[in-house]
Formats: sequence, structure tokens, C-alpha cells
Amino acid sequence: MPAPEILPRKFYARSTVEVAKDLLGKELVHGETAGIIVETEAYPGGDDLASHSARGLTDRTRVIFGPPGHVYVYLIYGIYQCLNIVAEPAGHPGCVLIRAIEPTRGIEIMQERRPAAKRKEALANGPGKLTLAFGITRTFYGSDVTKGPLLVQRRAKETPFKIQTTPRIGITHCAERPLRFLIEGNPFVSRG
DNA sequence: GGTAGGATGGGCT
DNA sequence: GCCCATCCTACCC
Repeated sequence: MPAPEILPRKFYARSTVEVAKDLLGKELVHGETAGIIVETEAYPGGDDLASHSARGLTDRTRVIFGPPGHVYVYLIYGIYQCLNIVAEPAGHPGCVLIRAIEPTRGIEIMQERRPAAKRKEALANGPGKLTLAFGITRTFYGSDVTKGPLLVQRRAKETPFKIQTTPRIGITHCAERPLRFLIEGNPFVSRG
């Protein structure tokens, strides 16, 4: 059985949609906490006005235009933070929003960080919830998921699954585009 | 089972 | 000043 392997940078240097789909089933690790990515959304930039990078390079969006495999975290509604991983070759914008995670390790720590979650399915079943459960803040902005402290690994034993595709959640621009991907039937997604 | 409303701060016009 | 890639609580079936 192969050992867990950190995904190499070239994994992320592909189209945003491919990276978003392929991140499903991979494991996100931060310290004692870990879990399987079960829901993502693609924000490819360019003509996709829902993407933060669509309006150009600013202090906030700089990392999205840089080399792939880096972390884009931003504050939403003044309270929550959302975790993205940069895709596409350097110079081309694109990032993947991590929307839901199935916890595998450090579940007690997550329960302490997320007292509002009454069931383990609700610990990380939303973009704001998973950053709380995993202790991810804006200080992670620009960090490298091939080096840490936040890591993405291939699992030692991957279980097969089907990918379900839907429109993205909570946006107004380009709301019809099918750029949300989730593991079909998984109870840890933000919504079926 | 469902949803309306409020919390709260940074980025952009 | 307005707009958010959200979540929780209260309240109503």
C-alpha cells in the first residue's frame, strides 16, 4: 500500500476546472487536524465575473495570479474566512474554493472550535465552517500547500466515487455556470 | 420540515 | 456607501 504523498506543484498547474475536480478525495492536513475534500468550486478568472481575479490584480488578488499551489484566503461578510488553492500556470489567474471536508483526524479539536456543530457531518460542511474547524486564517495567505503548514495529500487508500456537478453557491454573477463539484452521496457536503 | 434577519469588516465605485 | 464565494438563531409550520 502506498504511503500518503504530498501533491506536487504540477498537479495545480492545470486548468482550474480540472484541479477543482481532482482535489475531490484528497486529504487536507493542518497539524493534528485532517480531512477529505468532498466539495469544491472553480473560479477560473478571465471572463468569469464571479471570480475575485476577474477585475484584475490588486493587493488582495495578487496570489491568484502567481505560481500554483499557493493559498488564497479572504474575509467574507466581515466574520468568516474562505480557503482557496491557486491553480493554472504562473501568470494566469484561477483558484479553487474548498467548500466542504469530511474530518478524519483531530475531530475533538474541531468540536472545540465549532461548538455550534451538533453532528460530525456539520463540523466542516461549508467554506466558513471548515476554516474554523481547521484553524485556518488570513495569516495563511500566500503559503504553499506543497510545503506547509497547510498540506494536501493523496490518500494511501483511495475509495472510488462519482463526481456530481452543479452551479456554484451564493454568487450572483455567472450563477448558472456548472463549476461546483462534489462527491455524490457524501453526507459531509454543504448541500446535496 | 422550513426561512428571515442580523452579525461584521474589508474591498471597491 | 454598497456589496459580498457565510453562518447561526429565532421563529413558524
